[in-house]
Amino acid sequence: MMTRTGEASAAIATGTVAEVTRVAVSTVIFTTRRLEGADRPAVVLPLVRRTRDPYEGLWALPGGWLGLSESLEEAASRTLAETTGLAPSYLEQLYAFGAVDRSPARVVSIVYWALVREDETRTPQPEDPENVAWFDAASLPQLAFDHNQIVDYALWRLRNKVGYSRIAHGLLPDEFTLAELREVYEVILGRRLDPANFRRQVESSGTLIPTQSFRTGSHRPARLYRYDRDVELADRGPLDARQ
Amino acid sequence: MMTRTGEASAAIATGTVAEVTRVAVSTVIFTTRRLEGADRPAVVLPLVRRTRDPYEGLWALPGGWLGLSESLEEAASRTLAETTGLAPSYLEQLYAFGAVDRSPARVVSIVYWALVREDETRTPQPEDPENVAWFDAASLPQLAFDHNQIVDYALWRLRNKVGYSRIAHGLLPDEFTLAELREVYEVILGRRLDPANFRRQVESSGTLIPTQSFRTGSHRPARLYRYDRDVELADRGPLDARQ
DNA sequence: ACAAAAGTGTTAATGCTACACCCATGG
DNA sequence: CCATGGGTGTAGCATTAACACTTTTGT
Repeated sequence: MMTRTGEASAAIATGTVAEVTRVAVSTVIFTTRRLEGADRPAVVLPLVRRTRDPYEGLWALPGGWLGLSESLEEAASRTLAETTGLAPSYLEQLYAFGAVDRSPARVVSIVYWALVREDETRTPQPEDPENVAWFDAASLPQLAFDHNQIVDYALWRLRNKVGYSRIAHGLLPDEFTLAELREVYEVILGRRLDPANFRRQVESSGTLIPTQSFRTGSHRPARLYRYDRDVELADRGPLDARQ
Repeated sequence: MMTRTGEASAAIATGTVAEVTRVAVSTVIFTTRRLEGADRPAVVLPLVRRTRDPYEGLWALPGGWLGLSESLEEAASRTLAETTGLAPSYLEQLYAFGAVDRSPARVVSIVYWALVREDETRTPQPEDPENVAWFDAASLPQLAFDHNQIVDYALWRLRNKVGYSRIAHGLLPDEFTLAELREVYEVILGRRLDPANFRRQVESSGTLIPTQSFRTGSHRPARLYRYDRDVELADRGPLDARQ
């Protein structure tokens, strides 16, 4: 499901296999971007227009069938690369959806969510640019299947995880000011944070490395920081630290 | 995989289908129990002895193939009932495992974890009592497939969730004393908790309803409490509150 | 009376929040 | 020199942890 291949597809069409459960992998891909006319950046995600039967014409999460020789995570990375041309800075399994009536054929969808860096989302072109577009996560149209719910859950997970991990780094370039880091937090959480307290919290976490460079702008220059690359952005699940 | 049906099974044997990815559902089922000779209860889980090819003879998580007309959660409940004869007091999706080399045939396993109440684990008999046994979660033998890792992750999730939800109730009968509730927390977390502070924390959460009954024992009687049934034990994922 | 668990009170330490304040730069 | 964001200091408040203390029962 949730792919350009179509849901009620191959297995039944051939006629050899009466009914099988197929496995699909989809990915909710987040980045931040300054939309035209807005002073603050927004959380945006790419969607793919469906060109086949169920929900034809509606927008859906990028995804595809699980290949026989690729792991779930590899399948997620692959469809992510096909739609954005990028490698994710963070990739984590979200949930497996398997309700019987999700789709005309029986499909179990393993959904991942990912972060890509804003500065990387410009250059590469997707394989099929016509049917790929980026949407503001806060104001999505009606999506195919149960994808609105899935995006809501991914956003909930992102907001949750930003509170107890360094995951916000996945949306920033190598070097950044504390104000830029704080802006990412603010956009994800949907509220303003006290600059003074934010600085202390993030400094005391010990994962920030100050550089000797400064971002010079309209006012007092701000020190640039980078993250300690030896520390993982967040706990990604059972296959991560625990293995 | 992880079932009495065997992993490298049906699809290939028939010869009609060259290669398909099959979907299995397994469940890590926790309860507490006072093992003989121990003063404090332990976290235990049921395992099923494999009677077929991959890992024959080893213990594995109860599970089975996903039926065409059942949801993932229904499949988990079904295999749970087949091995324990019980309905779970709590059931949540844990993770989807899909590495290519997990099993000889290509299998994606959706794993759930569940809590059942201690007082309910005595009466019913499993369908195949010979090949079902309960093990102390703290000292498991080598299990089939990657099931040791999976149990470790489920234990991590249980410990984590006990800190911010009322999930411990899933291991207790309707009425219980604060000492009994605290003992559940202590066994899961593996450390002693201050009775005075525990009482205040749990009382201030507002989910405990004091009854007029008292548990009379060797010393001062302790008031019995029950949980507010209108409040969910914990957030179970995207299909729960969010839908 | 005494042991032991039930239950209450108190205090120190910690962390978070709000906000006053100084610093450095471009215009 | 002033507006603005960078950066520091500090006091109030809530939460937590440690532990002394009182209450109530069975023996």
